[in-house]
Amino acid sequence: MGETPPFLANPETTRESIMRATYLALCEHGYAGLTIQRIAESFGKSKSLLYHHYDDKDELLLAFLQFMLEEHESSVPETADDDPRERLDALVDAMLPPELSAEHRGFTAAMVELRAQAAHDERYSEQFAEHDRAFQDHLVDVIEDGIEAGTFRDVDAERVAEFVGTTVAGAMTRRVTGGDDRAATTARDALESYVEQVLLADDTGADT
Amino acid sequence: MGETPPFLANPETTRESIMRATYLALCEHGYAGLTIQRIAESFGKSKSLLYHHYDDKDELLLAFLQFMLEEHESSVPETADDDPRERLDALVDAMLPPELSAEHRGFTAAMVELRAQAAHDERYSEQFAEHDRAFQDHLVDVIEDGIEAGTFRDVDAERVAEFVGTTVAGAMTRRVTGGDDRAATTARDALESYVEQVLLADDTGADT
DNA sequence: CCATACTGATCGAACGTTCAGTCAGATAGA
DNA sequence: TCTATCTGACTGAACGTTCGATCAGTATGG
Repeated sequence: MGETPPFLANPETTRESIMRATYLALCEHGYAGLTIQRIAESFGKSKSLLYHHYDDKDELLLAFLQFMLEEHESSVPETADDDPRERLDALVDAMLPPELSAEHRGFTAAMVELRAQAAHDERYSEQFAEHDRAFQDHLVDVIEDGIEAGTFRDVDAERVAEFVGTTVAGAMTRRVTGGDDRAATTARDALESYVEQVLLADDTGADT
Repeated sequence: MGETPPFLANPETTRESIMRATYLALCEHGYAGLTIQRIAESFGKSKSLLYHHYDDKDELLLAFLQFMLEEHESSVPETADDDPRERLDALVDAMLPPELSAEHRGFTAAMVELRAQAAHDERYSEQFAEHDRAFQDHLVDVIEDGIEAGTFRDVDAERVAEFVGTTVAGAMTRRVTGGDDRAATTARDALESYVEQVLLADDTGADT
């Protein structure tokens, strides 16, 4: 649980250090146990300093959520000239890596916990709505490109993208809140067969 | 946010009243704002009384989670002699009702928030693993019945069930943590088309 | 010398929890 | 039937702790 995602491995500014400390504290203690004191301990500085950089805990946590979503968004691959099906797989992999390292488990758990706050905090839900929208736009792009290229059938790209996004969200949640990690691998396999049978244009190779 | 699901509308025992109060407090204040004081206020009795019935907050909340999952599980329809496809739809509807009433929104939000706790509390994740397993068993039953009846193709029922369950989980999460309710309706539509194109045996009527 | 980074002491509020004690009703011995 | 005993539901005041937040003041680099 001590590993750090690459995007905050080498913080350069003080604020980035605080974001990193917040992340570590969140992974270790969970959202319910996320206190200023514990963030300060991960930070290695006094908690007063946190108030020097942020007005209050609320602002810090909101900034942290925004930081996490932006960094995650920027980790989405931007391959424009590949096979549409491979590009689709790459997008799914970005959210749902096939093997769940301790590092990525911590990240996903943090995201799931933050997302749950959106149920009662409109500012959180706005952030996640925006994030979901951005990811879905990427999916739509890939699917529409695939349709134009003739690789995919002429489906409603918007609807398919929302479906894929929803399944990915479910797999992210389940893989850190259920007993084991089956959900994610099954979701990836199932999405693949879904793509094969619903999305792919011709030469159906359904073997299962 | 003041509505109550039918299964705890008329509490008969004191403990049921406490479960109801806990539910109402959770809906109103969220998990982060769920205090003994607020449960007592919804309860209409003193908070000391809560400690008369439960050792501590932890035990109360764990009992509440178990209560919620059991009641939810018992709300799953048990129709044995219908069309497999309709039975499948009924199962999905039980978790993901087509129109999200204020009552059901509160319930779903509560479930999503509780589930997020499982990321850092093994006791929670065990409960949810059990709950997911039970729901998935229902799905497997229906799918296997459908295969035997010749309505469905000879798919891997276990895998399809896990896929459907994961998508449902994602839709539940998204519909209360994103801006709008599109996720749920899209998921239902997409599951339907998935069933049509992947599960259904013959006479494919793909029109979209 | 001035701004920025930073600290330790400290505060009031809110939290979970405890406890002594009240009250209504059931039980039962004389 | 009167009275003593017991029980379980219930309360209000209080405890110790922890939280977020404040502030006066120190160090430090330009």
